Amino acid sequence: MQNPDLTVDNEGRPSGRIQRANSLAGDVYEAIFAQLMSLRIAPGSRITVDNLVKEFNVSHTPIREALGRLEGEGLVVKTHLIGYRAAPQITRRRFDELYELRLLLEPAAAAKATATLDDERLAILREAAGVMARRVGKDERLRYSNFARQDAIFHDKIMEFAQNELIRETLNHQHTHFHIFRLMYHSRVTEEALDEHEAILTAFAAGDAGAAKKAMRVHIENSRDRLLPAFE
Amino acid sequence: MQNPDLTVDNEGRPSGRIQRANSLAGDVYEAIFAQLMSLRIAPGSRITVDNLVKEFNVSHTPIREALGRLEGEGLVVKTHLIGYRAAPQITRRRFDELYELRLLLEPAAAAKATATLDDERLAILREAAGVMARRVGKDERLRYSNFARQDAIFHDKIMEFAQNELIRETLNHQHTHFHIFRLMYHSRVTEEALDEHEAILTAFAAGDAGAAKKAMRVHIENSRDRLLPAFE
DNA sequence: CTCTATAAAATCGTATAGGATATAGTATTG
DNA sequence: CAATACTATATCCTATACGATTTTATAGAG
Repeated sequence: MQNPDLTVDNEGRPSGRIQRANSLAGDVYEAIFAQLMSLRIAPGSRITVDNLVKEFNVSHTPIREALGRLEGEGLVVKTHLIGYRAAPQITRRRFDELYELRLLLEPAAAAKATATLDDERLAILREAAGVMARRVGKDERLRYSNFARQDAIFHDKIMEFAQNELIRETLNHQHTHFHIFRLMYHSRVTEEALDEHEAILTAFAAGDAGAAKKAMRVHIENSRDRLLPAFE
Repeated sequence: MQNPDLTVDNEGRPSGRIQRANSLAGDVYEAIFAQLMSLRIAPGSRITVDNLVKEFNVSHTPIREALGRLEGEGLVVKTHLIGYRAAPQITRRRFDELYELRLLLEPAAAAKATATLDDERLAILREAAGVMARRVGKDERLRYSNFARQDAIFHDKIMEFAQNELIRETLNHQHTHFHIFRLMYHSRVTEEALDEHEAILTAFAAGDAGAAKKAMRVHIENSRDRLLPAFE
């Protein structure tokens, strides 16, 4: 029987073994989640328990538990006696629905966040927006990856300052699906977003909630329009 | 030994094909979900796998998978080497956040739904609102139960007509937690809500999106204020 | 009596084997 | 060539043993 506590690696698999600091089921969940987010498991593709057993070198039990959790989060779907599949790619319809949701929540959050901003928080937002401006690396793929992550942080920080964890969690949850979509279509997050972020920051700095709300709305609408060609 | 509840046979064929409608894990999920929603499992209470094994007469595997799924949906929480617990009762903070979310989404949905209403749909909404008016039964508890369920249907129907499944799913998901809260505090849904529903219907019938939006906002605000005393 | 330390019990996590069932592909037969 | 039967594969479910950790109980020291 394989004991994960032992650090001896008999096969030397590159996919890596899993440390057992937390529960194994939790670690397996993280590992599958990461593979979904990095497209190592493509949307719609099958996910067999046995493959994961071999890859992670753990038993069925924690894998099933982890897959159940991912099912509950909507990231995988299960068909009885067929097995698990990664959730299908986002549809155009779903895309529109997501942006409708964002437009309802994020501008309002920007307005609400305005009142809570002090110098420290403003600096945090500037930092998040500023990091994006630094064009790190020449690799297009990598640059997008950094940019997208930072964009997500920028938006999430605003949600944090808006002081509604429920809405924040809701958007973060949706973002996982959205992230996969962006990766699939190699959709660049163009540098136009930088100016829009700047406009939001300006409104924040001025303490103008109405302007922040409007700037956020414009930003999200533009973001939607930038990504829309991916559906053609 | 086997769970006898599952074998629903379809007209004795000689071959005797017994098909299982859905997976055991799925059935276990439904069963636990129902117990959570009916408060047979109280918020915050422990959920031991072994107890479920005895109660449902199934093995660990499907139970763990079902619990994982419930964890993914946020209905149970897991602590490593401690076990599963039902999600804790909603806090005052969370309650406020939920109503903030509803106020952002549902009035807008009411406005959007207005444009899609025809006679048939209007009749459906009237029916949903009308059923509540019929004071079915004398049992206070039962009456509340029927009322609450119908109220949920009324709101959900409006979301359906607003044609944004993502937002609809989001609110439905939150509603599960909310439902538990209402049951916990025995908070009556008073008949005041009936007038407010009537106002929404009137706006719908008039095709007045603005009025529908406003009526929905007022209704949700009042709903919040009616439930607020539960936190004292 | 209180506090601490050790031991026992309960609970959870993991691993493994194996039986039952459904799907898919292949082979056989009419 | 078409229809049926069979095999292989994959999945689901069950059962059980054992390890790991927390909780509880008990005993002893201050």
